[in-house]
Amino acid sequence: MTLAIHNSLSRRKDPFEPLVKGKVGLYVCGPTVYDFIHVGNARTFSVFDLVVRWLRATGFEVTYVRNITDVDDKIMERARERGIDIDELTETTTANFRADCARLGLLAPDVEPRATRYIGPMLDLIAHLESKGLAYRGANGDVFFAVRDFPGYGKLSRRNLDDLRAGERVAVDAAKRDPLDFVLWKAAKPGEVSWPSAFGAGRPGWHIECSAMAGRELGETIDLHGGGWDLQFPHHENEIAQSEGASGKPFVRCWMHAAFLNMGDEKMSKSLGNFFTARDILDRLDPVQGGEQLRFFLLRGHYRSEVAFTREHLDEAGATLRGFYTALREVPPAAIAIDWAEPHAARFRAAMEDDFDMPVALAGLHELRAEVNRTRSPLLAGLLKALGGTIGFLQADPEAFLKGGISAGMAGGDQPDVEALVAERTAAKKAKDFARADAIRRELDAAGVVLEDKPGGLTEWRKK
RNA sequence: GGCGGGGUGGCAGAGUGGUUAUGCAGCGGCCUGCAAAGCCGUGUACAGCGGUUCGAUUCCGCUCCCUGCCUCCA
Repeated sequence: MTLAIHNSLSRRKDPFEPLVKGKVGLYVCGPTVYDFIHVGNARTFSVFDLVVRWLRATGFEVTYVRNITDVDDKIMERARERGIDIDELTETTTANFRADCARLGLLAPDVEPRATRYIGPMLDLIAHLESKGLAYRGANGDVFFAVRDFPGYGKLSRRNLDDLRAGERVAVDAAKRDPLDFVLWKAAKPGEVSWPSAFGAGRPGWHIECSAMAGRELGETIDLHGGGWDLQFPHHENEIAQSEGASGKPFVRCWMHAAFLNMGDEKMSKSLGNFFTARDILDRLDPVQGGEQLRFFLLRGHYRSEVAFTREHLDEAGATLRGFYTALREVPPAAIAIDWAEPHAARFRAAMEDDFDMPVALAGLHELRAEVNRTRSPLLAGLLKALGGTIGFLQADPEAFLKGGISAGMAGGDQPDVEALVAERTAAKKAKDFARADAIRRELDAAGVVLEDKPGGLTEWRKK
Protein backbone atom coordinates (compact mmCIF):
# COMPACT_ATOMS: atom_id res chain seq x y z
CA MET A 1 0.00 0.00 0.00
CA THR A 2 1.51 3.25 -1.02
CA LEU A 3 0.30 6.75 -0.60
CA ALA A 4 -0.92 8.51 -3.72
CA ILE A 5 -1.37 12.26 -3.64
CA HIS A 6 -3.02 14.48 -6.21
CA ASN A 7 -0.22 16.64 -7.48
CA SER A 8 -1.35 19.98 -8.89
CA LEU A 9 1.67 19.95 -11.20
CA SER A 10 0.70 16.73 -12.95
CA ARG A 11 -3.01 16.99 -12.15
CA ARG A 12 -3.00 13.34 -11.30
CA LYS A 13 -2.69 11.20 -8.26
CA ASP A 14 0.99 10.39 -8.19
CA PRO A 15 2.64 7.85 -5.91
CA PHE A 16 4.23 9.80 -3.13
CA GLU A 17 7.90 9.18 -2.62
CA PRO A 18 9.93 11.67 -0.67
CA LEU A 19 13.42 12.58 -1.81
CA VAL A 20 14.91 10.90 1.24
CA LYS A 21 13.25 7.64 2.10
CA GLY A 22 11.10 7.92 5.20
CA LYS A 23 11.57 11.67 5.61
CA VAL A 24 9.22 14.34 4.39
CA GLY A 25 9.68 18.07 4.17
CA LEU A 26 6.35 19.89 4.03
CA TYR A 27 5.95 23.60 3.52
CA VAL A 28 2.57 25.24 3.98
CA CYS A 29 1.83 28.87 3.26
CA GLY A 30 0.71 30.35 6.55
CA PRO A 31 -1.27 33.46 7.39
CA THR A 32 -0.50 37.08 6.82
CA VAL A 33 -0.87 38.33 10.33
CA TYR A 34 -2.94 41.48 10.17
CA ASP A 35 -6.20 40.06 11.53
CA PHE A 36 -7.87 36.92 12.88
CA ILE A 37 -7.98 33.96 10.54
CA HIS A 38 -11.40 33.04 9.19
CA VAL A 39 -12.95 29.58 9.03
CA GLY A 40 -11.84 29.17 5.43
CA ASN A 41 -8.24 29.63 6.48
CA ALA A 42 -8.90 27.15 9.27
CA ARG A 43 -9.98 24.59 6.72
CA THR A 44 -6.70 24.79 4.82
CA PHE A 45 -4.64 24.54 7.96
CA SER A 46 -6.77 21.62 9.13
CA VAL A 47 -6.18 19.84 5.83
CA PHE A 48 -2.43 20.02 6.19
CA ASP A 49 -2.66 19.06 9.83
CA LEU A 50 -4.40 15.93 8.59
CA VAL A 51 -1.62 15.32 6.09
CA VAL A 52 1.09 15.69 8.70
CA ARG A 53 -0.67 13.42 11.17
CA TRP A 54 -1.28 10.75 8.57
CA LEU A 55 2.29 10.80 7.30
CA ARG A 56 3.56 10.45 10.83
CA ALA A 57 1.06 7.73 11.67
CA THR A 58 2.35 5.70 8.77
CA GLY A 59 5.97 6.04 9.71
CA PHE A 60 7.28 9.14 7.97
CA GLU A 61 9.45 11.57 9.79
CA VAL A 62 7.95 14.90 8.86
CA THR A 63 9.42 18.35 9.06
CA TYR A 64 6.41 20.61 8.98
CA VAL A 65 7.16 24.20 8.12
CA ARG A 66 4.42 26.81 8.10
CA ASN A 67 5.41 30.43 7.79
CA ILE A 68 4.10 33.62 9.25
CA THR A 69 3.97 36.54 6.85
CA ASP A 70 4.63 39.54 9.02
CA VAL A 71 5.46 42.19 6.46
CA ASP A 72 2.99 43.24 3.83
CA ASP A 73 0.89 46.19 2.64
CA LYS A 74 -2.17 45.18 4.60
CA ILE A 75 -0.15 44.87 7.77
CA MET A 76 1.30 48.31 7.27
CA GLU A 77 -2.10 49.75 6.55
CA ARG A 78 -3.75 48.09 9.54
CA ALA A 79 -1.00 49.20 11.89
CA ARG A 80 -1.34 52.73 10.62
CA GLU A 81 -5.12 52.64 11.13
CA ARG A 82 -4.73 51.49 14.67
CA GLY A 83 -1.87 53.77 15.39
CA ILE A 84 0.32 50.97 16.64
CA ASP A 85 3.59 49.80 15.31
CA ILE A 86 3.91 46.85 13.03
CA ASP A 87 5.61 44.56 15.52
CA GLU A 88 2.85 45.06 18.03
CA LEU A 89 0.23 44.19 15.43
CA THR A 90 2.02 41.12 14.10
CA GLU A 91 2.90 39.85 17.57
CA THR A 92 -0.65 39.94 18.87
CA THR A 93 -2.10 38.62 15.63
CA THR A 94 0.37 35.75 15.63
CA ALA A 95 -0.49 34.94 19.23
CA ASN A 96 -4.19 34.95 18.35
CA PHE A 97 -3.54 32.70 15.38
CA ARG A 98 -1.67 30.19 17.51
CA ALA A 99 -4.41 30.23 20.11
CA ASP A 100 -7.05 29.57 17.47
CA CYS A 101 -5.01 26.69 16.06
CA ALA A 102 -4.67 25.21 19.52
CA ARG A 103 -8.41 25.39 20.08
CA LEU A 104 -8.93 23.62 16.79
CA GLY A 105 -6.56 20.92 17.92
CA LEU A 106 -4.00 21.57 15.20
CA LEU A 107 -0.43 20.43 15.66
CA ALA A 108 2.08 23.22 15.87
CA PRO A 109 4.48 23.23 12.92
CA ASP A 110 8.04 22.16 13.62
CA VAL A 111 9.31 25.40 12.20
CA GLU A 112 7.28 28.58 12.00
CA PRO A 113 9.52 31.04 10.17
CA ARG A 114 8.62 34.69 10.18
CA ALA A 115 9.33 36.57 7.00
CA THR A 116 11.06 39.47 8.70
CA ARG A 117 13.66 37.12 10.14
CA TYR A 118 14.64 35.93 6.69
CA ILE A 119 15.41 39.20 4.95
CA GLY A 120 19.03 38.11 4.46
CA PRO A 121 18.18 34.88 2.65
CA MET A 122 15.64 36.76 0.54
CA LEU A 123 18.22 39.31 -0.53
CA ASP A 124 20.68 36.53 -1.33
CA LEU A 125 18.08 34.91 -3.50
CA ILE A 126 17.26 38.16 -5.29
CA ALA A 127 20.94 38.85 -5.90
CA HIS A 128 21.32 35.36 -7.28
CA LEU A 129 18.36 35.89 -9.60
CA GLU A 130 19.84 39.19 -10.75
CA SER A 131 23.15 37.52 -11.49
CA LYS A 132 21.33 35.01 -13.64
CA GLY A 133 19.53 37.72 -15.54
CA LEU A 134 16.12 36.87 -14.11
CA ALA A 135 15.77 39.95 -11.95
CA TYR A 136 16.18 43.61 -12.88
CA ARG A 137 15.90 46.98 -11.22
CA GLY A 138 13.08 49.17 -12.36
CA ALA A 139 13.26 52.92 -12.76
CA ASN A 140 11.36 53.38 -9.51
CA GLY A 141 13.90 51.39 -7.48
CA ASP A 142 11.81 48.22 -7.25
CA VAL A 143 13.40 44.95 -8.25
CA PHE A 144 11.33 42.74 -10.51
CA PHE A 145 11.36 39.16 -11.65
CA ALA A 146 11.50 38.89 -15.45
CA VAL A 147 8.77 36.39 -16.05
CA ARG A 148 9.43 35.89 -19.77
CA ASP A 149 13.02 34.95 -19.11
CA PHE A 150 12.00 31.98 -16.99
CA PRO A 151 11.01 29.26 -19.44
CA GLY A 152 8.73 27.22 -17.20
CA TYR A 153 6.55 30.10 -16.11
CA GLY A 154 2.91 29.04 -15.91
CA LYS A 155 3.48 25.32 -15.62
CA LEU A 156 1.72 24.92 -12.30
CA SER A 157 -1.39 26.94 -13.08
CA ARG A 158 -1.29 26.05 -16.81
CA ARG A 159 -1.27 29.60 -17.88
CA ASN A 160 -0.02 30.94 -21.11
CA LEU A 161 1.70 34.28 -20.61
CA ASP A 162 -0.04 35.73 -23.62
CA ASP A 163 -3.45 34.75 -22.30
CA LEU A 164 -3.10 36.50 -19.00
CA ARG A 165 -4.84 39.80 -18.90
CA ALA A 166 -2.44 41.73 -16.80
CA GLY A 167 -3.56 45.21 -16.15
CA GLU A 168 -7.16 44.59 -17.02
CA ARG A 169 -8.24 44.96 -13.44
CA VAL A 170 -5.28 46.71 -11.92
CA ALA A 171 -3.06 49.40 -13.36
CA VAL A 172 0.24 48.06 -14.64
CA ASP A 173 3.34 49.42 -13.02
CA ALA A 174 5.19 51.45 -15.63
CA ALA A 175 8.52 50.36 -14.22
CA LYS A 176 7.95 46.77 -15.32
CA ARG A 177 9.35 45.45 -18.54
CA ASP A 178 6.45 43.07 -18.84
CA PRO A 179 3.11 43.62 -17.14
CA LEU A 180 3.31 40.18 -15.58
CA ASP A 181 6.66 40.72 -13.93
CA PHE A 182 6.30 40.74 -10.19
CA VAL A 183 8.10 42.54 -7.41
CA LEU A 184 10.94 40.89 -5.54
CA TRP A 185 11.98 43.95 -3.58
CA LYS A 186 10.00 47.10 -3.05
CA ALA A 187 11.87 50.35 -2.66
CA ALA A 188 10.95 52.06 0.59
CA LYS A 189 8.74 55.10 0.55
CA PRO A 190 9.16 57.70 3.27
CA GLY A 191 7.83 56.50 6.61
CA GLU A 192 7.59 52.84 5.62
CA VAL A 193 9.36 50.00 7.35
CA SER A 194 12.42 49.03 5.40
CA TRP A 195 15.61 47.11 5.49
CA PRO A 196 18.89 48.28 3.98
CA SER A 197 20.13 46.30 1.01
CA ALA A 198 22.32 46.38 -2.06
CA PHE A 199 19.18 47.31 -3.98
CA GLY A 200 18.51 50.21 -1.69
CA ALA A 201 16.33 50.42 1.39
CA GLY A 202 13.12 48.51 0.95
CA ARG A 203 11.05 45.50 1.83
CA PRO A 204 10.43 42.13 0.24
CA GLY A 205 7.70 41.35 -2.25
CA TRP A 206 5.12 38.83 -1.20
CA HIS A 207 6.37 35.77 -3.04
CA ILE A 208 10.07 35.88 -2.30
CA GLU A 209 9.65 35.11 1.40
CA CYS A 210 8.28 31.64 0.78
CA SER A 211 11.03 30.77 -1.65
CA ALA A 212 13.63 31.95 0.81
CA MET A 213 12.13 30.32 3.90
CA ALA A 214 11.29 27.04 2.19
CA GLY A 215 14.76 26.85 0.69
CA ARG A 216 16.46 27.72 3.93
CA GLU A 217 14.45 25.31 6.07
CA LEU A 218 13.86 22.41 3.70
CA GLY A 219 16.42 22.66 0.94
CA GLU A 220 16.28 23.52 -2.76
CA THR A 221 13.89 20.71 -3.58
CA ILE A 222 11.08 19.99 -1.18
CA ASP A 223 8.74 17.02 -1.09
CA LEU A 224 5.40 18.64 -0.45
CA HIS A 225 4.13 22.18 -0.62
CA GLY A 226 0.60 23.15 0.22
CA GLY A 227 -1.82 25.99 0.41
CA GLY A 228 -5.29 27.08 -0.64
CA TRP A 229 -6.39 26.95 -4.27
CA ASP A 230 -6.22 30.67 -4.67
CA LEU A 231 -2.51 30.57 -3.97
CA GLN A 232 -1.78 28.47 -7.01
CA PHE A 233 -1.64 31.58 -9.15
CA PRO A 234 0.20 33.81 -8.86
CA HIS A 235 1.81 33.00 -5.53
CA HIS A 236 2.96 29.44 -6.06
CA GLU A 237 3.75 30.02 -9.71
CA ASN A 238 6.00 32.84 -8.65
CA GLU A 239 7.63 30.78 -5.94
CA ILE A 240 8.52 28.22 -8.57
CA ALA A 241 9.94 30.89 -10.84
CA GLN A 242 12.09 32.35 -8.06
CA SER A 243 13.30 29.11 -6.57
CA GLU A 244 13.92 27.21 -9.77
CA GLY A 245 15.25 30.29 -11.50
CA ALA A 246 17.88 30.54 -8.80
CA SER A 247 18.69 26.89 -8.13
CA GLY A 248 18.07 25.33 -11.50
CA LYS A 249 16.48 22.43 -9.66
CA PRO A 250 12.87 21.38 -9.22
CA PHE A 251 11.45 23.37 -6.33
CA VAL A 252 8.58 21.15 -5.26
CA ARG A 253 7.93 17.51 -6.06
CA CYS A 254 4.28 17.50 -5.11
CA TRP A 255 1.96 20.48 -4.84
CA MET A 256 -1.22 20.15 -2.82
CA HIS A 257 -4.07 22.65 -2.97
CA ALA A 258 -7.04 22.63 -0.65
CA ALA A 259 -10.47 23.62 -1.94
CA PHE A 260 -12.46 26.49 -0.50
CA LEU A 261 -14.94 26.83 2.23
CA ASN A 262 -17.96 28.61 0.80
CA MET A 263 -20.63 30.84 2.22
CA GLY A 264 -23.73 29.84 0.31
CA ASP A 265 -22.16 29.02 -3.00
CA GLU A 266 -19.59 31.75 -2.93
CA LYS A 267 -16.04 31.53 -1.74
CA MET A 268 -15.57 32.81 1.78
CA SER A 269 -13.04 35.57 1.58
CA LYS A 270 -11.86 38.60 3.40
CA SER A 271 -12.13 40.78 0.35
CA LEU A 272 -15.75 39.79 -0.21
CA GLY A 273 -16.41 40.38 3.46
CA ASN A 274 -18.53 37.23 3.73
CA PHE A 275 -16.59 35.47 6.42
CA PHE A 276 -16.65 34.38 10.02
CA THR A 277 -13.47 34.26 11.99
CA ALA A 278 -12.53 30.89 13.37
CA ARG A 279 -12.66 32.46 16.80
CA ASP A 280 -16.26 33.68 16.36
CA ILE A 281 -17.35 30.19 15.50
CA LEU A 282 -15.39 28.49 18.26
CA ASP A 283 -16.84 30.94 20.76
CA ARG A 284 -20.33 29.94 19.73
CA LEU A 285 -19.73 26.22 20.01
CA ASP A 286 -19.52 24.10 23.11
CA PRO A 287 -16.26 24.86 24.91
CA VAL A 288 -15.38 21.20 25.24
CA GLN A 289 -16.59 19.87 21.90
CA GLY A 290 -16.24 22.91 19.67
CA GLY A 291 -12.66 22.59 18.49
CA GLU A 292 -12.92 18.98 17.44
CA GLN A 293 -16.38 19.61 16.05
CA LEU A 294 -15.27 22.45 13.82
CA ARG A 295 -12.21 20.57 12.62
CA PHE A 296 -14.32 17.50 11.94
CA PHE A 297 -16.75 19.59 9.96
CA LEU A 298 -13.90 21.06 7.93
CA LEU A 299 -12.36 17.69 7.18
CA ARG A 300 -15.24 15.29 6.70
CA GLY A 301 -15.45 16.08 3.00
CA HIS A 302 -12.58 15.53 0.62
CA TYR A 303 -9.95 18.25 0.81
CA ARG A 304 -10.20 18.93 -2.93
CA SER A 305 -13.97 19.46 -2.73
CA GLU A 306 -15.50 22.70 -1.66
CA VAL A 307 -17.60 22.71 1.46
CA ALA A 308 -20.47 24.99 2.34
CA PHE A 309 -20.38 26.57 5.74
CA THR A 310 -23.75 26.36 7.49
CA ARG A 311 -24.89 25.97 11.03
CA GLU A 312 -26.77 22.78 10.11
CA HIS A 313 -23.66 21.12 8.72
CA LEU A 314 -21.70 22.14 11.76
CA ASP A 315 -24.37 20.63 14.01
CA GLU A 316 -24.40 17.48 11.98
CA ALA A 317 -20.64 17.15 12.37
CA GLY A 318 -21.09 17.52 16.12
CA ALA A 319 -23.77 14.81 16.16
CA THR A 320 -21.53 12.43 14.23
CA LEU A 321 -18.68 12.99 16.63
CA ARG A 322 -21.00 12.39 19.58
CA GLY A 323 -21.99 9.10 17.99
CA PHE A 324 -18.37 7.98 17.93
CA TYR A 325 -17.77 9.10 21.48
CA THR A 326 -20.94 7.37 22.64
CA ALA A 327 -19.60 4.08 21.36
CA LEU A 328 -16.29 4.71 23.12
CA ARG A 329 -18.11 5.55 26.32
CA GLU A 330 -20.17 2.37 26.21
CA VAL A 331 -17.23 0.16 25.34
CA PRO A 332 -14.01 1.28 27.00
CA PRO A 333 -11.32 1.07 24.32
CA ALA A 334 -8.32 -1.16 24.89
CA ALA A 335 -4.98 0.53 24.37
CA ILE A 336 -3.70 -1.17 21.26
CA ALA A 337 -1.26 -0.64 18.45
CA ILE A 338 -2.88 -0.67 15.03
CA ASP A 339 -2.50 -3.88 13.09
CA TRP A 340 -2.74 -2.60 9.53
CA ALA A 341 -3.58 -6.07 8.31
CA GLU A 342 -6.81 -6.03 10.27
CA PRO A 343 -9.66 -5.53 7.77
CA HIS A 344 -11.06 -2.29 9.22
CA ALA A 345 -7.60 -0.84 9.54
CA ALA A 346 -6.66 -1.92 6.05
CA ARG A 347 -9.77 -0.32 4.55
CA PHE A 348 -9.21 2.86 6.47
CA ARG A 349 -5.64 3.01 5.36
CA ALA A 350 -6.46 2.29 1.73
CA ALA A 351 -8.89 5.21 1.76
CA MET A 352 -6.42 7.58 3.37
CA GLU A 353 -3.65 6.54 1.03
CA ASP A 354 -5.92 7.31 -1.91
CA ASP A 355 -5.26 11.02 -1.78
CA PHE A 356 -6.63 11.35 1.75
CA ASP A 357 -10.13 10.20 0.91
CA MET A 358 -11.75 11.13 4.19
CA PRO A 359 -15.35 10.33 3.24
CA VAL A 360 -14.43 6.75 2.48
CA ALA A 361 -12.17 6.48 5.50
CA LEU A 362 -14.97 7.81 7.70
CA ALA A 363 -17.48 5.43 6.18
CA GLY A 364 -15.22 2.63 7.39
CA LEU A 365 -15.05 4.20 10.82
CA HIS A 366 -18.83 4.33 10.96
CA GLU A 367 -19.04 0.66 10.19
CA LEU A 368 -16.46 -0.03 12.85
CA ARG A 369 -18.48 2.03 15.31
CA ALA A 370 -21.58 -0.04 14.62
CA GLU A 371 -19.57 -3.18 15.15
CA VAL A 372 -18.25 -1.88 18.43
CA ASN A 373 -21.82 -1.25 19.56
CA ARG A 374 -22.89 -4.70 18.44
CA THR A 375 -20.00 -6.72 19.79
CA ARG A 376 -19.01 -4.52 22.72
CA SER A 377 -15.45 -5.53 21.99
CA PRO A 378 -12.85 -3.41 23.79
CA LEU A 379 -10.36 -4.41 21.13
CA LEU A 380 -12.52 -3.02 18.34
CA ALA A 381 -13.22 0.07 20.42
CA GLY A 382 -9.48 0.40 20.84
CA LEU A 383 -9.05 0.15 17.10
CA LEU A 384 -11.68 2.81 16.54
CA LYS A 385 -9.93 5.16 18.88
CA ALA A 386 -6.52 4.39 17.43
CA LEU A 387 -7.63 4.88 13.83
CA GLY A 388 -9.32 8.13 14.78
CA GLY A 389 -6.12 9.09 16.48
CA THR A 390 -4.10 8.81 13.29
CA ILE A 391 -5.98 11.84 12.01
CA GLY A 392 -6.33 13.62 15.32
CA PHE A 393 -9.85 12.65 16.33
CA LEU A 394 -11.58 10.73 19.13
CA GLN A 395 -8.81 11.19 21.66
CA ALA A 396 -10.83 13.06 24.30
CA ASP A 397 -12.31 11.37 27.32
CA PRO A 398 -15.75 10.25 26.03
CA GLU A 399 -17.54 11.09 29.25
CA ALA A 400 -16.09 14.57 29.38
CA PHE A 401 -16.72 15.13 25.69
CA LEU A 402 -20.35 14.08 25.89
CA LYS A 403 -21.06 16.19 28.94
CA GLY A 404 -19.51 19.10 27.11
CA GLY A 405 -19.41 22.53 28.67
CA ILE A 406 -22.00 21.56 31.24
CA SER A 407 -19.69 19.25 33.12
CA ALA A 408 -16.86 21.70 32.98
CA GLY A 409 -19.04 24.23 34.77
CA MET A 410 -18.74 26.61 31.87
CA ALA A 411 -22.37 26.89 30.96
CA GLY A 412 -23.16 29.74 33.27
CA GLY A 413 -24.67 30.16 36.71
CA ASP A 414 -28.25 29.47 35.72
CA GLN A 415 -27.52 25.82 35.02
CA PRO A 416 -29.40 23.37 37.21
CA ASP A 417 -27.49 21.10 39.52
CA VAL A 418 -27.57 18.10 37.23
CA GLU A 419 -26.16 15.57 39.65
CA ALA A 420 -28.61 16.52 42.38
CA LEU A 421 -31.58 16.28 40.02
CA VAL A 422 -30.41 12.96 38.68
CA ALA A 423 -30.14 11.64 42.24
CA GLU A 424 -33.60 12.93 43.03
CA ARG A 425 -34.98 11.28 39.92
CA THR A 426 -33.32 8.00 40.78
CA ALA A 427 -35.06 8.10 44.15
CA ALA A 428 -38.39 8.98 42.53
CA LYS A 429 -38.01 6.09 40.12
CA LYS A 430 -37.29 3.75 42.96
CA ALA A 431 -40.48 4.93 44.64
CA LYS A 432 -42.34 4.43 41.34
CA ASP A 433 -43.07 8.14 41.26
CA PHE A 434 -42.76 8.29 37.49
CA ALA A 435 -44.54 11.62 37.24
CA ARG A 436 -41.80 13.24 39.29
CA ALA A 437 -39.10 11.35 37.39
CA ASP A 438 -40.49 12.52 34.07
CA ALA A 439 -40.81 16.08 35.32
CA ILE A 440 -37.13 16.07 36.15
CA ARG A 441 -36.29 14.62 32.76
CA ARG A 442 -38.24 17.44 31.11
CA GLU A 443 -36.61 20.06 33.26
CA LEU A 444 -33.15 18.83 32.40
CA ASP A 445 -34.04 18.45 28.75
CA ALA A 446 -35.05 22.08 28.69
CA ALA A 447 -31.64 22.88 30.12
CA GLY A 448 -29.99 20.91 27.35
CA VAL A 449 -29.28 17.78 29.35
CA VAL A 450 -30.33 14.35 28.10
CA LEU A 451 -30.69 11.48 30.53
CA GLU A 452 -29.93 7.89 29.63
CA ASP A 453 -31.05 5.19 32.02
CA LYS A 454 -28.71 2.26 32.10
CA PRO A 455 -29.25 -1.29 33.31
CA GLY A 456 -28.91 -1.59 37.07
CA GLY A 457 -30.59 1.71 37.89
CA LEU A 458 -27.68 3.84 36.74
CA THR A 459 -28.42 7.07 34.93
CA GLU A 460 -25.94 8.69 32.56
CA TRP A 461 -26.34 12.19 31.28
CA ARG A 462 -24.89 14.16 28.44
CA LYS A 463 -25.29 17.45 26.75
CA LYS A 464 -28.04 17.48 24.13
C1' G B 1 -11.62 36.55 -23.29
C1' G B 2 -7.97 32.55 -21.26
C1' C B 3 -7.47 28.55 -17.89
C1' G B 4 -9.93 25.47 -14.07
C1' G B 5 -13.64 22.90 -10.66
C1' G B 6 -18.48 21.01 -10.25
C1' G B 7 -23.91 19.39 -10.99
C1' U B 8 -25.40 12.12 -7.19
C1' G B 9 -31.50 10.11 -3.20
C1' G B 10 -34.88 15.41 1.74
C1' C B 11 -29.69 17.10 3.29
C1' A B 12 -24.34 15.99 3.46
C1' G B 13 -20.95 13.15 0.65
C1' A B 14 -17.72 9.02 -1.82
C1' G B 15 -17.38 5.88 -5.74
C1' U B 16 -17.97 2.72 -9.91
C1' G B 17 -18.88 0.37 -17.11
C1' G B 18 -23.14 -4.50 -14.97
C1' U B 19 -23.33 -6.22 -7.51
C1' U B 20 -24.76 -2.11 -0.48
C1' A B 21 -20.92 3.62 -0.27
C1' U B 22 -21.38 6.04 4.34
C1' G B 23 -23.69 9.65 7.71
C1' C B 24 -27.92 12.77 9.15
C1' A B 25 -33.12 13.14 8.71
C1' G B 26 -37.72 10.04 7.78
C1' C B 27 -40.51 5.47 8.31
C1' G B 28 -41.23 0.38 10.71
C1' G B 29 -39.44 -2.95 14.53
C1' C B 30 -36.55 -4.61 19.05
C1' C B 31 -35.10 -2.78 23.77
C1' U B 32 -37.20 0.86 27.82
C1' G B 33 -42.01 2.31 33.37
C1' C B 34 -41.46 6.49 29.67
C1' A B 35 -37.24 8.06 27.22
C1' A B 36 -32.31 8.30 25.40
C1' A B 37 -28.53 5.48 23.39
C1' G B 38 -27.93 1.19 20.65
C1' C B 39 -29.31 -2.69 17.27
C1' C B 40 -32.31 -4.64 12.99
C1' G B 41 -35.10 -3.41 8.61
C1' U B 42 -36.43 0.34 4.98
C1' G B 43 -34.89 4.63 -0.35
C1' U B 44 -35.20 1.71 -8.83
C1' A B 45 -30.06 9.07 -6.64
C1' C B 46 -26.73 9.94 -10.24
C1' A B 47 -28.63 18.04 -14.53
C1' G B 48 -30.68 17.46 -19.87
C1' C B 49 -30.09 15.57 -24.89
C1' G B 50 -27.52 12.49 -28.16
C1' G B 51 -23.50 8.74 -29.08
C1' U B 52 -20.19 4.32 -28.02
C1' U B 53 -21.49 -0.46 -25.59
C1' C B 54 -24.77 -6.60 -24.69
C1' G B 55 -25.13 -2.87 -20.68
C1' A B 56 -23.47 4.03 -18.54
C1' U B 57 -24.52 7.63 -13.06
C1' U B 58 -19.42 5.97 -14.57
C1' C B 59 -16.56 6.74 -21.47
C1' C B 60 -17.38 10.57 -25.80
C1' G B 61 -20.05 15.00 -27.79
C1' C B 62 -23.42 18.95 -27.23
C1' U B 63 -26.71 22.02 -24.13
C1' C B 64 -28.16 24.22 -19.52
C1' C B 65 -26.84 25.69 -14.56
C1' C B 66 -23.44 26.80 -10.32
C1' U B 67 -18.59 28.15 -9.17
C1' G B 68 -12.85 29.35 -8.88
C1' C B 69 -8.28 31.81 -10.71
C1' C B 70 -6.50 35.54 -14.18
C1' U B 71 -5.54 41.95 -8.35
C1' C B 72 -4.78 41.01 -2.39
C1' C B 73 -6.88 36.25 -0.91
C1' A B 74 -6.42 29.59 2.54
